[in-house]
Amino acid sequence: MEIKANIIHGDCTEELRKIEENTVDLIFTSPPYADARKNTYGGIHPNKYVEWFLPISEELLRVLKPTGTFVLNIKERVLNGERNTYVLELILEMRKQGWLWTEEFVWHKKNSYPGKWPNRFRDSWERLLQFNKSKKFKMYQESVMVTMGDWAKTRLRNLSDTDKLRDESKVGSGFGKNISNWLKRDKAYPTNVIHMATECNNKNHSAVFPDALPEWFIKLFTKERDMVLDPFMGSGTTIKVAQRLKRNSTGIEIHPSYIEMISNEINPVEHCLFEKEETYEPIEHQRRKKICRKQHRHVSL
Amino acid sequence: MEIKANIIHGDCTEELRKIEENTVDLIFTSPPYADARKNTYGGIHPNKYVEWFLPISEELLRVLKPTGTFVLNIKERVLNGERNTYVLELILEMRKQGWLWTEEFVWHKKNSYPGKWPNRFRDSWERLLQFNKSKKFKMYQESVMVTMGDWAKTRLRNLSDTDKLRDESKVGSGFGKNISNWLKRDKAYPTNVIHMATECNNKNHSAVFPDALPEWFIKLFTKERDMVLDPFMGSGTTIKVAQRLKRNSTGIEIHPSYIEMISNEINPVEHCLFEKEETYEPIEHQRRKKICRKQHRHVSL
DNA sequence: GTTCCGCATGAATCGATAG
DNA sequence: ACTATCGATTCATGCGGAA
Repeated sequence: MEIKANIIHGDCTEELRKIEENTVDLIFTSPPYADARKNTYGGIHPNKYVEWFLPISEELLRVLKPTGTFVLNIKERVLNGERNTYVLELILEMRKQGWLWTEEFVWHKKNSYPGKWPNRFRDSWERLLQFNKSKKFKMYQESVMVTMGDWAKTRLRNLSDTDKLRDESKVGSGFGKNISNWLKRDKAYPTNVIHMATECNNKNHSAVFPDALPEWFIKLFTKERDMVLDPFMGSGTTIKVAQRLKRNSTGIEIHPSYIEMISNEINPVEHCLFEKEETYEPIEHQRRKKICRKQHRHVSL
Repeated sequence: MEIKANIIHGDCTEELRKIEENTVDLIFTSPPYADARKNTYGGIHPNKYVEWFLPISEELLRVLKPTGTFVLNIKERVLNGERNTYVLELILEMRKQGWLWTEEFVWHKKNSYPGKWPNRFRDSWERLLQFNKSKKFKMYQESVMVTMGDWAKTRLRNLSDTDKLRDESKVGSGFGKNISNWLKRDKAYPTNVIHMATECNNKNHSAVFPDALPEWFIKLFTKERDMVLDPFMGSGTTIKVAQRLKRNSTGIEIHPSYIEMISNEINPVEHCLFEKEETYEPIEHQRRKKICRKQHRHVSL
C-alpha cells in the first residue's frame, strides 16, 4: 500500500482550484499572520486580512469532505495597543460562507517568547479554530486519550458506593454497562486546552508549531490513508507528520526555498505496511519527545 | 483609614446610573452567561445577549476612570453543535462604543465539568477580556509575579507551613526577610494564560470563580484604597477579595438571597492600617488555600 | 500531627422524547 | 419544523473522617 505526499509549489488559491471537491479529510494550517509592516514576507495588513482569506476558505470548503474538519491555527496581533479584531471578523464571515464554527481549542505555549512590556504580559496562547462542513464529522477521540490522574486509579481499584448507587438508581438493574466503562479506563479524554511547548524546531527553518500539534489533530480527525491538506505548508511540519502517521497529504507553498528544503525530507511515495485492524497505540509524552529528537538528528545529518 | 464595601440591591443598569463618572479603577465581573443560570437570573437568550449587554457596558464606560480597566469573564456556550458567536459580536460592538480591546486572557480551568460527547471534548477554559478606556491605564505587574524554577520551590518545601505563615503575618521580621528575598530572586512575570481550578465553593451559593481569580486582577490593576466594581456581584467573591486586599468596592446584585448572605460576611466599613510604603508581599498557593478554608469555616459557623 | 481514602459536586452537552 | 425537558456521560478538586 502506498502513502503519497504531494508537494505543490504555487499560489494557494490558484492551486486549490485544481483539487477535486470533497476529497480532503483534514485541513490543518497556520496561515501567515497579519502584519502591519509592509515588505515583510507575505505580510498581509490586518485591515485586509479577512478579504484576503475569504477566497481561500471558500476553496477549502469546496475540497473538504462533508465529514472532514478544518483546523485553523491563528492569533491576532497587537496593533496600536489593542488586539486586532480580524480573527473575530473572520469567524463571522466564514460562517456566512457556510462553515460551522464547531469549537475553539486553546494552544497553551508553555515556553512562550520572552519579553516585557509596560502594558501587557507575554502572549502565551494561540487559537485553534475548528470549522466543519456539517455536524456529522469524523472524530477519533480514543487516539488522543491521556493518562488519568492518580485519583481515578483509586476509583478503579474499588468503586465507591456512590457510583454503585448512582448507577442503580439510574439504570435500576444493578451493575449496568456503565460500570464496565469505568473498569476498563486508565485513560481520560483530553479537554479543549492543549499544553505544548514550542520546542522541536528545525534549526534551519524554525517551524511555526511543534510536530506534536498537527500530530494531535491528525490523530483526532483522521485515520490511516486519509487525506491531510496544508495550504500554507511553510517548512512542512504538517506534511511530515502526516507521512509518519501514514496519512496521504498535500502541501501548497509559494516560497521556493521551502519547496527545495522539503523535497529532501519527504518521499513523494512511501510504501507502508498497515495493520489489518486499526489498533490504537497511545503515544506518551515521553515517547513523543523521543520521536521528535530522533527526527532532528535525521534532518541535521 | 477606612475601606468601604458598598453592597447595592437592585437592577444593574439602573444602579450604575447613580454612580459618578470616572470614579472606578477596576471593573471585574462575570455576567450571567447566555441561557445559563436560569434559576437566578432568568437566562438571556444568545440571540438577545449583545443587545442586552450593550446598555450596561455603556454605563461601565462612563463610571470607569480613564486609567482604569474592565475585565469581563465570559464564555460562549454551544448551541446546535456550534460555539455561539455572541461574545465575538459583543467585542466588536463594545469597540464601537469606545472601548479598547486591550487583551484576552485565558483562564484554564483545571477541573472542568466532566462529560463525554461524540463530537467535542470538555470545555476547559474561559475568556477574560480586558477592555480599557485609554491606552494609558494603570498596571502593577510586580504584584502578580510568580515563582519560577525548582530552586525556590525546594527551599520553600523545606519550611514548615507555620514558618511561611509567620513570615507573611509579621511583616519585616528578620526571618521573613530572608524568605522573601529568595522568592523575589526567582520570580518572573506571568503570561496571559492563568491556571486555576474552580475551587473554594460555598455549599449554599457556589461561587462562579475562585477567590484567586479576582485577586490576581485586583492586584494587577489596582493599588490599596482604589475602587473595585462588580455589577453582577452574585455571591460576592470579588467584593470579599477586594476588602481583604484593602480596596474600596461596590457590588450590585438583583437577587435578594445573595444580598442577605453577603451582608453577614462583609463589613460596610472596615478600619485598616496601611503600610507607609506599598511593599508587595507574595501569597503562595499554599497560603491561599488556607485563607480559603478559614473563610469557609467563618461562613459556616 | 501527618497521610490516605471516600465522597459530593460542578457556567456542560448530546440525543431522545414530548408538546 | 421548532422548542422544552430529561437521562446519560464524565473527572479534578477540596473536605472531612480514618488509619
